[in-house]
Amino acid sequence: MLDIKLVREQTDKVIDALKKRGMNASILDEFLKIENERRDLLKVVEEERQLRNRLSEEVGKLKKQGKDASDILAQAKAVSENITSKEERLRDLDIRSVQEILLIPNIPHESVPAGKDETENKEVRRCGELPQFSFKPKPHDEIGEALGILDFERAGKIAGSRFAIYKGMGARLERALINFMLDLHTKEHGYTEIFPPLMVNRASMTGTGQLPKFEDDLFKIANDEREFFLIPTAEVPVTNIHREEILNEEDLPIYYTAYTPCFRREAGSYGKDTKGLIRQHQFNKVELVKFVKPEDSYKELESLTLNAEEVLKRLGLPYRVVALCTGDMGFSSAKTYDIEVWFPAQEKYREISSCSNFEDFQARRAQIRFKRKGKKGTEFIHTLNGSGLAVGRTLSAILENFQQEDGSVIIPEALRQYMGIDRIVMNYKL
RNA sequence: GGAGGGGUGGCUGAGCGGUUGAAAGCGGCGGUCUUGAAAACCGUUGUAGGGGCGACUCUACCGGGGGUUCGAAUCCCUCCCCCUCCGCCA
Repeated sequence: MLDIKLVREQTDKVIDALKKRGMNASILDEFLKIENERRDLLKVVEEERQLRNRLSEEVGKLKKQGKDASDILAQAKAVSENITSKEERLRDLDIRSVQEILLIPNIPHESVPAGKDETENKEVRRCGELPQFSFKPKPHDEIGEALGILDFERAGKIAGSRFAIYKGMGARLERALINFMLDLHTKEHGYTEIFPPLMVNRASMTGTGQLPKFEDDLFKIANDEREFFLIPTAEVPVTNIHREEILNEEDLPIYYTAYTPCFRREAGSYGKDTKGLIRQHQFNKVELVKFVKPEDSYKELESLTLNAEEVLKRLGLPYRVVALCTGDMGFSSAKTYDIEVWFPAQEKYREISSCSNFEDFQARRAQIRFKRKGKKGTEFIHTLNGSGLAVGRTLSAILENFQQEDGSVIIPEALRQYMGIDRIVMNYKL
């Protein structure tokens, strides 16, 4: 969430940011109305509490001395009764004020290109050579089904649409990619491996910004009086590791990486990517999460993005990096780079990673602070995260980019130690 | 699922309903002493919001949320979490 002080004192700046995101700035009006009333009332309530505390203290003293206190007691009672209704009103305003500010998105960083949608994103760089084919390259789902390593048909039977079965070398390839990515990030990039809970509570979802606004995108566990949500990304449990904590300056930066399955309802995407692994209700992802000092966060965003890109470099997959424009960025993000990998059959770059700096937006929601050495008070840390990478999409990209005319697929060098083979062929026997 | 016990400041741990934002110890920070260090001694040491140039001051916070009361860390209700025993179970 945004700094309430900032919203109040630099309202124009916030309105400008909302407009750049293509939003109606009127959501601010309601917040400011409630917040102003809340502050006015808080002032009154605090003054009356002070009076009440003084009187109560007096009662205590008199009683201790064995004197009669009924006079002051009556006064105190009157004051106290007067406060009660105001406190009720204040509680209500507190709740509504928070409800409103939780719906306001983050302010884009000044370096973010202005734009209304994905057509106005800015390409930052391209890496790798596009593969040349002497035949018409097939889409990954056709390759996978033909090789007997992917089965969408039966996945539909046992779960529904947007699920997949990985089989044989397909399953092994998925597992190889997970291990390859985790090894790279832990051994060479300095991240600590985490395996977190896959279901989380409402507070965690609110901390990273999925709730309250995007509940429709989440799977929720219903047959339990407790409330659990399936994680849509490891960002949620991993960022919340330090929720409501005050870290020491010397603990920062903290780098975590986590492999988890991710679960998304994909509500409203009915026509999109209905075939293949691109858009699934359940998919695997290796996530990178950073907790850093505010002054370092943009430098850290660059290095995090490079850490994710390194996976594609080593796999030999061509990709490009784009800076999302203001209109295409996620709710909580201040700046986002998408990494897009080349899919030959579609002749398109498609998102395989999204790397964001949230600045203090999540830290403020989740109350993640740090203390500078020798300084009084605390500051909010900055959080970042990025996919490093989406595993299913990486597998798809490998199938498409390294497919051969005979239907087999060459395994990238970097994966061979994990796969034990250098090529997936038809009817491969385990 | 059944029966008990407990959640207090960075940690350990006190706390008759009335100067308790909270004893004490440890840790941390500053100082004295020392060639240096240790030990010892002295001082200091929570978070958030509001007011004041400032010294400072007010309000809230003892797992979360309600309630009783002039007054709640202390009493009541409720939820959450942790521990022990029994049962069940990967």
